[in-house]
Amino acid sequence: MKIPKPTVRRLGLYYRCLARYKEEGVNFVSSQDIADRLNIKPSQVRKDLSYFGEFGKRGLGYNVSKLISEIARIIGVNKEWNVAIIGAGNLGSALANYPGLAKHKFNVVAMFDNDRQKVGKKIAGIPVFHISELNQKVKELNIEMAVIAVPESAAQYVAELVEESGIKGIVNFSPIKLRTNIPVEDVDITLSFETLAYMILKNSPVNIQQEEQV
Amino acid sequence: MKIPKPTVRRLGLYYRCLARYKEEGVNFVSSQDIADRLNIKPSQVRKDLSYFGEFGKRGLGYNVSKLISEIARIIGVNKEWNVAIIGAGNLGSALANYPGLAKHKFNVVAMFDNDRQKVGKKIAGIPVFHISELNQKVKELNIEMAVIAVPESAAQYVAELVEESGIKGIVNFSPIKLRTNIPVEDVDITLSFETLAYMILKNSPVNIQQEEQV
DNA sequence: TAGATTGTTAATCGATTAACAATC
DNA sequence: TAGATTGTTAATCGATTAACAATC
Repeated sequence: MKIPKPTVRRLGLYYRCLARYKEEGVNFVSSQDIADRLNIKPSQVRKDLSYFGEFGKRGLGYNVSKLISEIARIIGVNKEWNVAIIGAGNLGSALANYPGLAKHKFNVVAMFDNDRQKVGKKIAGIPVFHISELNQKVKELNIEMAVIAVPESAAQYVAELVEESGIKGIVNFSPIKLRTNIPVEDVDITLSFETLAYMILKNSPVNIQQEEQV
Repeated sequence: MKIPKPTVRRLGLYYRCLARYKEEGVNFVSSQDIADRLNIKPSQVRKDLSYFGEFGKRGLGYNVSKLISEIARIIGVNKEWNVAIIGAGNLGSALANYPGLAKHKFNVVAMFDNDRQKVGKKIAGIPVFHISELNQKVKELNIEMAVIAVPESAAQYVAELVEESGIKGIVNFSPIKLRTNIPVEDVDITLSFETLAYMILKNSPVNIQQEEQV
């Protein structure tokens, strides 16, 4: 069955939402409960879950602990992932320093750069290797995901190296569309700022963009 | 007229794509040219642009420079934006150090935290103020956007402070859905890793999740 | 049993794409 | 004029939501 992309993303939201309920000592929740916290419709929650099985009890709702472990299995949160960051510049270093990743079992085990100055150093305790060592280290350290945090001009080339190395997926922070045969998730920070800028302008009373006014 | 959200986001992509064409010395491009680089359909490009006006010439395509400035006007890239980062922890500091923002005229002019240890210091040259000074500094420095980079537990409260301060929009890096009356753009890094994890698992030959197999 | 809530179908909504007349 | 490409309409596709029978 074809799973909608937004459903997969929401699964992650459900997971966190349920984790919070668990912390609060709640044992059973309804689709309505979850939907309220996430500002969506309860039928959306039920529909999303129904792609993967029947996890609830009619009249009762969902067992929080059980649903957490089901979702964890589905989105692969019950396993640890070894991650390489390609590009030891500002953004790459920032991600290496970001504890949110390790917290969710995405372990950054290596960084790669083509700058010999950086190779051999450590950033946030993570060793920086030369990009030519990629293939070897991927096998040695069992790396499954790559973060691409290199300049736009190098991104496509790096993506090809990553794919050849046997890495299985990419989180792409560069602002271009990568052409690969492995899954890519784009995180485009600047684009988010630009989208916000548009929304602010659209909201503002003095508005030159006549066309969009309702 | 109602503009689809994905259209607004693609406008930013068009802008960058056109900037590249301009650098390459290209004066006219067709919707096909743009679509090819972004891996989308040419009719999508034309449809998106048509929400805002008629920018092309039949038989010829679009004048690159002209279209760049039209899109810049629409998405507010032709103006500078003053930005505050709330939360001077790992993520906040990383964003302060990230030159990609200033490059796109999003100027981080202040950071805020509730930790008195951090207040008065500078991070990447940007002064850190106590959160209680928010209202005053927003006026003083003409801040229009806030980045929320505080822990989940504080995010909703901070969002309310931000809204009251007169800031017009939020880029939210915390993993919760904020309830505000101003526009919010969510950047959920962990969710992107989780979505990638799902896609890798789905692709892999040994797959316990029978339901999703085609 | 009565009340609650699921899982699922069908209806609706929104976004993408194909097709083509208009026109440079 | 002939060829190319736009702007726009209509068709298609995909995702969300409402509704409700099933059932705890």
